[in-house]
Amino acid sequence: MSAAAPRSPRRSSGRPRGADSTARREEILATAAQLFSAEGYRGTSMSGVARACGMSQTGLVHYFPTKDDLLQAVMDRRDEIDTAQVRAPAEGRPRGWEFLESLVDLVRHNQGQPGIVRLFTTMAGEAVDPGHPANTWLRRHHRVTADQIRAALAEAAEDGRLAGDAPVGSIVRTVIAAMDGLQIQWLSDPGCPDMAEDFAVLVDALRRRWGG
Amino acid sequence: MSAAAPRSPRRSSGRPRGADSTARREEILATAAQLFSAEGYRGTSMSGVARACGMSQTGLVHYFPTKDDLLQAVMDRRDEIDTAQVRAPAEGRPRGWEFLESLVDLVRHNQGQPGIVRLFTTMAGEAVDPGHPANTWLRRHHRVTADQIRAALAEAAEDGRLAGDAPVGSIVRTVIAAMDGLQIQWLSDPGCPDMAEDFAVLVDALRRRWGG
DNA sequence: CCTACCGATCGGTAGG
DNA sequence: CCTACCGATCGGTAGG
Repeated sequence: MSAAAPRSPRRSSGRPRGADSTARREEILATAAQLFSAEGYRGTSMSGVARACGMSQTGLVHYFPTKDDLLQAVMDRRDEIDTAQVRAPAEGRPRGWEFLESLVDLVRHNQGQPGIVRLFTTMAGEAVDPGHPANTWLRRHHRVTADQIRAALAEAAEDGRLAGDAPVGSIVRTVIAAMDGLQIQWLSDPGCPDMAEDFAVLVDALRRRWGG
Repeated sequence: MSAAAPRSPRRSSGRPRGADSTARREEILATAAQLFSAEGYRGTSMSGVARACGMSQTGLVHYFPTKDDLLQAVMDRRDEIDTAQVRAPAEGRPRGWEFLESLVDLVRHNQGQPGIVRLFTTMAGEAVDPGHPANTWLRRHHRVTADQIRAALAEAAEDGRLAGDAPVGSIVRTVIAAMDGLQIQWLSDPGCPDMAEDFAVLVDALRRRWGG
């Protein structure tokens, strides 16, 4: 309507610069991960993410059409990094109980990544609701972790290193629960000591009780 | 200040009915607990709580001047009920490892109270942030629970039922972590089995490892 | 029909 | 406890 509308299409009228879209996506994912971890999904706004990236809200929507799309991309990226961390250290991952003990290293590694830990804990708290957009992610994350631990215990059994009456399901769920729960205490209390040491105590107790 | 201030306290001029204020408070606390557990603190609005109680938002503000006040009252009430549950079953609470085993009953009891479990888990997820209004509650809740478990382990030590080199702090934190973490899995996955059984497996393993 | 955004604004709701 | 509002911001979409 205004006569001041830009009429020189060959100048820097429309978009500012032809920034690389892959780099932009990465920047958005990193920024969104930080905001989701600090404020939760519900507490984070698309315009807030856009502002933190130095772009407009509509520019953000170009990359991620909905808030849900952005969330899925952020959590998928988190799991990619995480999976790489669990599998990579040794080329073939540790066998049997040694895999459980290698999770102690993962917990120790996580202590250097408070942002990642915070993202997981904050999202898990919201996503327990079956209607939450991250519920599917949360359950898949737990299922994948459970499958890995279960496979390791099956190897232990093959090697004669697991009691025949060991409650495998309970062991799996308790190990995952301890990792999740220790993160809550560690994040909420700045004076909370080493998570890895606590977790090692659990693995040791379980192995002594049901290991061969 | 205003000249329109209600001057006829005997008529039904201002407020609709002289509802009992204590009953109203209880109703608000129960309703708010439900909404906080479903939507989180950030996802719950004062006007939403008011609507669910069939009152106006300003009416609600009369009872709880700020959203923070409402939150504190809800969480304090939750802990009151919870503490009564832990202490009451036996008149004097179980001694030593038996207290740890009595926590299995608490976990079993919680399975009949999904609303309470959900409130705790949702709030814990948000409140890991030191700037969150429920952070103080979360840390106090964990500290009180930790003190109880530590006291029980001290009794076990007195009775010669605890190894001298037992890592008491790690045991305490791991037990709490397992309770918190099992709730996440149990809430998020409708097909998840008995939390109490899983938790009992942990207590058994810890007792066999460090019990006398 | 594409990428990479812009300034402006929609109807509705937040805590107070 | 009510009506009547505030400054701001929500997720999402319009045309260009």
